[in-house]
Amino acid sequence: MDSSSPTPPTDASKSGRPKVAARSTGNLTLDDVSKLAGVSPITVSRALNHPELVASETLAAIRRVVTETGYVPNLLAGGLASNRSRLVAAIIPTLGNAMFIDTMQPLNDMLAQQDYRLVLGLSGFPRADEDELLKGMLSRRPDALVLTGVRHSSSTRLRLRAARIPIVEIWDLTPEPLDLVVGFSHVRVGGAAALHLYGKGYRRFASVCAHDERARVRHAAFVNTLGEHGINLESMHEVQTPTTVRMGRESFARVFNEGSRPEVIFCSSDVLAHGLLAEAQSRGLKVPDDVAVMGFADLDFAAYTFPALTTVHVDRGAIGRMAGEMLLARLDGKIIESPVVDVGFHIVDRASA
Amino acid sequence: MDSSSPTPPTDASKSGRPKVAARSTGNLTLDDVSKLAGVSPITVSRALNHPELVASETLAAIRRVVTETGYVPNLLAGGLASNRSRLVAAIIPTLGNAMFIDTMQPLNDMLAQQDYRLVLGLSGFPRADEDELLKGMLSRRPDALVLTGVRHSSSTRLRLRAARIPIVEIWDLTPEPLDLVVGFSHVRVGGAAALHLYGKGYRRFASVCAHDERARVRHAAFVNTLGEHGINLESMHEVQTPTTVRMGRESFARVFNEGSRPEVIFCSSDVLAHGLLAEAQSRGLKVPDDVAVMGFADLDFAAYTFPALTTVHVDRGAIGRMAGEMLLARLDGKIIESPVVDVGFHIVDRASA
DNA sequence: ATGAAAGCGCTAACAG
DNA sequence: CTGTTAGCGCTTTCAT
Repeated sequence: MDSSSPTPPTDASKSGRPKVAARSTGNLTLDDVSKLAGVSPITVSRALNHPELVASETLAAIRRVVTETGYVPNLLAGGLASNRSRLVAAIIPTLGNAMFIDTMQPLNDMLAQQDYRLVLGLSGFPRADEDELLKGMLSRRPDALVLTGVRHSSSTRLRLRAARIPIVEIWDLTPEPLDLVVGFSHVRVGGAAALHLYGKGYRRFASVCAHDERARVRHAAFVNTLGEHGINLESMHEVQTPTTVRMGRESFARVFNEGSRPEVIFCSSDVLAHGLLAEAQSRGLKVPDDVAVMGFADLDFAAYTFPALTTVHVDRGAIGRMAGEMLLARLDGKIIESPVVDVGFHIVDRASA
Repeated sequence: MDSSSPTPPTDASKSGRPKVAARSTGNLTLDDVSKLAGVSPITVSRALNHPELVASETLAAIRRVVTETGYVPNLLAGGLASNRSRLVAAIIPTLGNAMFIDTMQPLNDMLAQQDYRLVLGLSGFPRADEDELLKGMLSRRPDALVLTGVRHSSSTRLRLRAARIPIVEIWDLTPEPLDLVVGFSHVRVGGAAALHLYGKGYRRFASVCAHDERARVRHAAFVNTLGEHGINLESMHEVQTPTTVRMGRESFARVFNEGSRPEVIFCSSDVLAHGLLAEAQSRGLKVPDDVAVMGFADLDFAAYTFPALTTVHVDRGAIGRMAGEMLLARLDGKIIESPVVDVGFHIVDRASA
């Protein structure tokens, strides 16, 4: 016992004084700031989060201390206490695909304006256990979720429902939304592409499709629609993701080297299409006269390199903005009248323009 | 006082029983699991985080409960208690640039394997207050930081030092590293590019440079090196970021429409270079005979579209992997012998190959 | 406009 | 191998 203490011995039989040393993080805490400012911790908290509730003098004093000390609030603690993390988790297949990036950038920007931070989870293309990834994200207690696609395992759906937070599924549509949806119909894209090309008079078709869920849906619809007109593809190739221009060139070579001579080749992305066009050109073929190519997404680099490329325009930025808008509204407690948004698409055929 | 209590009155003068209702989150807690499994909470915690310390029977029982209930741990709470968030914050300029993406993907994958999650912070290109962004990220208490570039304001440097966590600066080199560095010298890239082109006999130069810190360093070095050989650029243009192929085309037009007839145009990225090549081609010019173009990064789509493109190869994936490796080592308490890694670069000139 | 008390859900430290 | 205790840093509720 520390008998040097000037205070009389207190009731030491009560379960006791700290046996455990405090594990300080070395970081400044809100308590430190409050002492320096001569107010209680809760007042500092208010100064930071609801400055309008604090007298301007107090506010100024606190802000001075915060600036001078370089205090940075601990949002792990804040989130735990308030049950709001100000985190939005987004699960996308990969960073290697400009399409998803183009959606995430505006989403990120909108959320950031309201002090929400976007955390990306990359599922990998053959969806490496979406459920595990989701669990990992949920353990961070995000305030909302963004999911790519509308197909989820039953355990994933359970987990999502249990999370009881706003969810937006993007890049697809579904009759059974979990909550919010912003996308378009890949079935209709495939059908529309087939009809467009058929309408231009093409009768000999080939396709190159990425190993990707939505790409396959588009291609299946493409094949079906052609089938309704009594046409079968002359050649079909599937390539790994993420796709590259190089793979596009190789695919073209494969189609031609196997002897197929399609009038038009339908690709699951502009990246592939661009590669096919580059290869066609280097073989001295004329596009679209000798062979036409159709892509998907209407990416800048393809459109500005080979204007003869026919493609499907999708407003990827709009998907991100709509998703962000709806999420923020939900997080703000607002009611959303139409939780399912079809952003649509349209076919761009600059060759015939 | 609650006199209906069957227990004898306790020392009610002590500060008192709970006046505040518990604010349950609705989520299952570790406590719930521990009760269902008939063990103490800490045992559940161990079963989840250090299974080797738990008897296999107990472990099995706990795991059964976890699976059946769909329990998801709360990492906000865990992080607060353990002072480890398992978060790595990375600040990059934008998602719109394939170069940074190519670095982030492998970094993300490496970290994910060790259960660290990458949180991206987008600084925007004219670096919209790096300090604010950093503060926002630090408030999440990441276990490590990844920064793009080596130039930081003094307040930012202070904050970084105060954070006392591993930091890796990427995409550049510096004589004054904060901690770890993985990059290459943009000054040397600019110089090497100039010498390479000069060595091929070119004497009339133009440049198109993105409004970007590192791009400008490369160009300044390019200009300086040419200057040492008594050469001034005939034409210089700067374009906004993120750069697009379209902007490349427009830049080419601008150079030629102003009357300049350079033999070679040095661009700050392959995206721009690609655009220039597309425009040159559509004007019927021969590359590299009528006009040569040099890019930067060696992106797939450019290399496989216009093989005549001279460029600077940078192993972007290696930057991400090295950064991830070093960070993980640091987080694992290991000593790192050489904290500054120069991944280098080399000039690729497929035209003359 | 400010404060006191309690506790969010978890893990570190120590004890057995 | 398992449990007890305390507390991470913040915000909530209620009181003044």
